[in-house]
Amino acid sequence: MKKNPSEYNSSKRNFFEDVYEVVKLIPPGSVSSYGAIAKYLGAKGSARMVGWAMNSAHSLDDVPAHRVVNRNGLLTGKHHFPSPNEMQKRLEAEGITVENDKIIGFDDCFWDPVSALS
DNA sequence: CTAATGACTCGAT
DNA sequence: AATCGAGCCATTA
Repeated sequence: MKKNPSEYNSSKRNFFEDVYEVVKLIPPGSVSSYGAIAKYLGAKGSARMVGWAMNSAHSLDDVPAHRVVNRNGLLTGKHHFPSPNEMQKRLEAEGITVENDKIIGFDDCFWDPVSALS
């Protein structure tokens, strides 16, 4: 029994589903920003909604939420993880350098769904 | 239905 | 450069 937030209700499922799909498409060693995903979804959601979706998504192993950070490269959602250390640890495991909760060379490993999937 | 909140972002001061 | 406010839209109470 999996508590997929998508399974609770059908209304929000569509929105979360889109967010999950984009996050899952983020290639290893790359990261994306909430605004970029929101932009890809278009009018469906704003950057905040993406963060909301991730809040429910962190329960899913299929959704690498650690690859999603704010546009500044800061690990804003690390406190929402089971352990804040785990988010940074996962990023470093993929070859991403993180220091002081910030991604080093964020612009270099930034992945834009609009440019990549467009 | 109204009000408040939230892993965000941008523009103005 | 740092700080503040408003916009964004869905979820919850």
